[in-house]
Amino acid sequence: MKLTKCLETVLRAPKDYSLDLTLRIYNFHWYYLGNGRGYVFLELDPPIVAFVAQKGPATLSARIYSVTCRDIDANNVSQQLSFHLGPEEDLSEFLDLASRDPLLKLFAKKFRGWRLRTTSLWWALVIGICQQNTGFRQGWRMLANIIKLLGKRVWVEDREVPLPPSPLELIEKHTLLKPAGVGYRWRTLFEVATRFARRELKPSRLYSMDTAGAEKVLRNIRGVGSYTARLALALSLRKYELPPIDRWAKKIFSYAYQVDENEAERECIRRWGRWSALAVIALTIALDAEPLKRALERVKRGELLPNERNTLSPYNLWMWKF
DNA sequence: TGCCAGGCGGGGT
DNA sequence: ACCCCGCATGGC
Repeated sequence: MKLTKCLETVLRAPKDYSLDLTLRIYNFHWYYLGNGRGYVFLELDPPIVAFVAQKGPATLSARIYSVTCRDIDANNVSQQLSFHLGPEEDLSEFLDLASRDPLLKLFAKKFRGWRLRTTSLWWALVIGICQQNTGFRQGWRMLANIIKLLGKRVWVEDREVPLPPSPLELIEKHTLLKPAGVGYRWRTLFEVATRFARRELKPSRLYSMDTAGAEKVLRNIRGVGSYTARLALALSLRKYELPPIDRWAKKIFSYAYQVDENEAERECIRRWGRWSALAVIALTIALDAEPLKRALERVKRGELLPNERNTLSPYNLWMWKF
């Protein structure tokens, strides 16, 4: 499917904002092109895709592509793109806390320009489900497989960009979930897709709720627990008040903050407040999402910045050919 | 080969 | 409010 250019727009950003870091972290090579350039999808069905590039220290340029330009609302699309890229999010309080934190003090310095790149609630839930009871490598392989096996490819200028399946597409092609290696998670993915297809899950409605209320709504879905719900709320709506604590984060917080494991979540919230989930995500970046034992050893050695070597990690996932 | 992992739900106590 | 188990898959 070939997309046509509908719109060019410019986004303002703080002068230390880094589109390069924002696009690079936790991304596949077909979306991050290097040198502060890349693609962001705004809609899946029908597809709307943005090509973005850093123009100057405070300026991002964007081109919006779609099948037909008739339904494109310039204001709407610009706002949506800006929300995804986060230039309007003021992280000074988070960075201030991070600079005095035993785990994230180095991260705070090096990743000052980074913003969490959000995605749709739908895709954020898929990402969360694919992290359940598995390691970083296997989880992201599942996501790559889902995109390649169940999604579709669109042409943007001279490049073919693979897109994740929409909920309807996932339902249509659900027999390919097993070949994608998601195991028993296929049932949860199917269930989530069904809720979206029936329009029972409205991102705008969740956005207007507080984090605990939104978490409760998502947990009504069988297979979506506290971790997945909170991660999805952070990755799609920038709701950070409640941290997605898994065994990994629990152990690392409990070690670094010197608290009992069942106090780890409370301590995280006590220290990070409304930035709790962002802190957890930043921690996975800082420690390269290494398996628990090795992550703990890195904390002990004070190796609190991502590895520049080509290991599979949030920082250089984009270099990986799955 | 046979564990076991960035979760979850269902079953027990 | 706990504890414990099974679950698909792939890595070691």
